[in-house]
Amino acid sequence: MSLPRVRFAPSPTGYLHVGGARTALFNWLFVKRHRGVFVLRIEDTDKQRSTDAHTQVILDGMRWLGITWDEGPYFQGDYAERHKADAERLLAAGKAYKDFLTTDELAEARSRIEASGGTFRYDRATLGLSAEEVVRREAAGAPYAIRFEVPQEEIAWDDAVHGRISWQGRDIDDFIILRSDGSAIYNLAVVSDDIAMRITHVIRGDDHISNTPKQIALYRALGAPQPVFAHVPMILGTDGKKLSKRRAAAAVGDYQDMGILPAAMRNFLALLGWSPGQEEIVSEPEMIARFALEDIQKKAAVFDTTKLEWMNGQYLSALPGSELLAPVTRQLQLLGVEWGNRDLLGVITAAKTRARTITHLAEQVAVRLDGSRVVRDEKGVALVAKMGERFPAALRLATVALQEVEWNPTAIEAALKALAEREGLKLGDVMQPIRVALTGGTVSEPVHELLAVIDRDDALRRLAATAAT
RNA sequence: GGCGCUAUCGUCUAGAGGCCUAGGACACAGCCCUCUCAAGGCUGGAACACGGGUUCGAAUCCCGUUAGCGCUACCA
Repeated sequence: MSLPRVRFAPSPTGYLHVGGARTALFNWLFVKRHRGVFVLRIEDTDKQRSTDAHTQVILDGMRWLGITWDEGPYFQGDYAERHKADAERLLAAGKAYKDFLTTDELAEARSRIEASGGTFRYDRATLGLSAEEVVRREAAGAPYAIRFEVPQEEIAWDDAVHGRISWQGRDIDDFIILRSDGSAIYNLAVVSDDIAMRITHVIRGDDHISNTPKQIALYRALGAPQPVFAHVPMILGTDGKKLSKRRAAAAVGDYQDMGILPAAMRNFLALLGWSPGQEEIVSEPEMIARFALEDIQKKAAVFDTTKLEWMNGQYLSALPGSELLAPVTRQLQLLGVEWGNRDLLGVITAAKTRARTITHLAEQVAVRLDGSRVVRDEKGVALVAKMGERFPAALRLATVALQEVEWNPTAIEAALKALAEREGLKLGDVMQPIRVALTGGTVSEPVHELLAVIDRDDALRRLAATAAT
């Protein structure tokens, strides 16, 4: 195989859909595996919906995921002349014809046939105008669309993920390739561009399977070699319906906002519809080394956010705190937290194994930096209620006991254990009040580490203040 | 309606005729560890849509049924 050229061709509709992102990822993995070329083409033919801002969102999403492209972005709208020329070439070759029926006439014929219980098919013989009528309208300068004459033959291909798929030409209506305003219809534009850009492998969503025979017919009529097609399954929401922005987080940006790491998102997406074997956490080089179109699942997959978060937690705790510095900082700024010259890195490192998302981690960090942000959760409130007077008492004792202690985890732990023994308290009755006072909840790193990560003065002041209320 | 695609635990999947009393992961339950939680370890429940073939033997091959999805636009 000569070097493959693939393309990812999103429409700029305002966001990068996770399904699109995964299609892009599969294209990317394939190209990296075979050292090919990734072409990015923005399909902005729908002028009403396309804007530069929309395009930007898609590019940002791809960059965030680390999906890089080698050529482009090209804009389909820039190739209108070529599309038109291709349509006219087909017309001249007798492989397409002029259709003078107006959209109204077409709609009327359609509703008439469907009203009588029939199935509307475009049929040149019955819908086409008489020869005289065509001549008359053409002479009058009436507008016309160009319709492709679908050959009455078998159209089949060996799909890289599905195997052989076969259609009969007679099941496909002659479809319009050029509108009466001279602009190309999707199927022509795509084929024209893919030929011009010498695309060898078309890897796209399987909602395009039914477009494929039309496109193959166009490749044949245009005398161009046919690329390899690989149709990857869709991504569904938990409700089993196509993942949509209305019902769930369907945009890559949504997950970025939730505090998902790009590497985790990439890993999760790759494993939706593809599997390298038994492992769940797969590094990028490993993915590239093992990726094959033939291993892609045929069945649609449900996007399970819970598993994504688990995976993100794995990446989070495996990542050195230093690499979390930038994203956490960004979240803290969003939360309006100040940390002055405090050891942010230390706090992040202490809190990261218990967090599943950056957002969650940042909240944990915020509480350790700023006592005023402590809000008691349900379990915290319950514990305070249950302990009654013993709660502030424990805090008072701890405040005193920690006064002269060297501020490191080992010394703090020793001091608290000694305190518990001296007072005849269970260790938990000393530790839990401190945890609740400092974080508001009953979940955190070991208490001595928690204390050490907070400044001595700050920690003692917060304990005393909580004891006093 | 027509045409096409799909069908393994709740979810993501392994499985390319015997290695399957169907394996792993998430989630769930229990236990261990522990001041708590997370992580980790161990244990448990949980699936080959249904019906026919083919074969000595089928989750794997063929046919049908059912269900879901896609397309059927001068949308992309």
